[in-house]
Amino acid sequence: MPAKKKVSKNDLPTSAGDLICFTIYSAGHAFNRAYHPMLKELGLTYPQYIALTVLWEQDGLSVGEMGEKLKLESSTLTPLLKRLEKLGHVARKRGTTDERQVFVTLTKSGRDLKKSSPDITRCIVEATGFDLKKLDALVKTVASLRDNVLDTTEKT
Amino acid sequence: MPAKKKVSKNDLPTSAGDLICFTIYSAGHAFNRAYHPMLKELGLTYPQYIALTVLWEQDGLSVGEMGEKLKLESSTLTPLLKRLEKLGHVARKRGTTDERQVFVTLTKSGRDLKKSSPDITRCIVEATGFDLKKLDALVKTVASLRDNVLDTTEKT
DNA sequence: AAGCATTAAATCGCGTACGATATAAATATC
DNA sequence: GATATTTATATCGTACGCGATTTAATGCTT
Repeated sequence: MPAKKKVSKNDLPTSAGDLICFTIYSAGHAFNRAYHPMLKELGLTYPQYIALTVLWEQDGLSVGEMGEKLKLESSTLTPLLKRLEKLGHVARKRGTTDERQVFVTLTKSGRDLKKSSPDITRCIVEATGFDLKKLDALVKTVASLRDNVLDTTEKT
Repeated sequence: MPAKKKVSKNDLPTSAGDLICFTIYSAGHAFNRAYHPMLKELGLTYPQYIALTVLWEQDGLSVGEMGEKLKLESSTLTPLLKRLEKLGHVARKRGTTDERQVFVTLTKSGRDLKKSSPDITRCIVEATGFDLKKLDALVKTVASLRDNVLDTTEKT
């Protein structure tokens, strides 16, 4: 028998394709590209759209609360929200009791964009080729993976 | 019984947390952050490291071939490779038979970096909290999801 | 061989994404 | 109640990542 290397499930992955980090990384880009043409019509970028989905679910969050949900830093979120404000989709208002906080609320224009989301989601779900049940399970798995990784990365 | 909305597995997800795109998106950032401190010691960024893993597997690829493996455009890859060249980890050489192509080869310094990768991979695998078997299955699932999405996005 | 389309990288402009730092407000400590 | 510490955003510098465009080389057609 030739000296072909046997790769068992117990070996650490070495090639890029076998690394979970790379797979997630490239899958992220794939979704970005899939959303792009649809979001272009709305004049939105992919991260802007994701930020809006959070506000559609719960309006009036502070920048920090949004960052927690989106797992983004204020250095990313502040400029993004300023662009959404310039586009007229959100308003940014300093808190009154605590003037350090900035609260983000949807404008009518921002709320109206929500109407497009079911079509977009449907289109993406279809592109995945997975059924809703399988997607739902995958979301739970990847979310737990992500949260585990975030926990060990925590800056306490 | 109150009019609480029932959500079945057949409903389209609406909240950010339930969208596969967002989950993948945030998981990508989580990995980026987890790798950051280790890669910092090597003077590498996360995308640079991923590009190197491809070259460790197969050296001497063209920019286009690397882009295909990494699912990145030349507009992303060219500047990244120039930085890796400036760091002394790769060399970029125009092809002789076809002068449009640029081939990327590892230098000794670039090859040496590979020695650090098992430790890094081990550390990341541990951070996921998943065993290798589960990770392997997840990689396959996410890769197929990604490829499905890329197929429908293809620019033919 | 000349002209035209195709291809591979590179360049450009814009928008993330981060860590490090700054600013300013709130809170804790003395 | 003045000072120190912490906290919430914002700013800055660097590096992606993409689509659109450019440049230069190759291939195709006649």
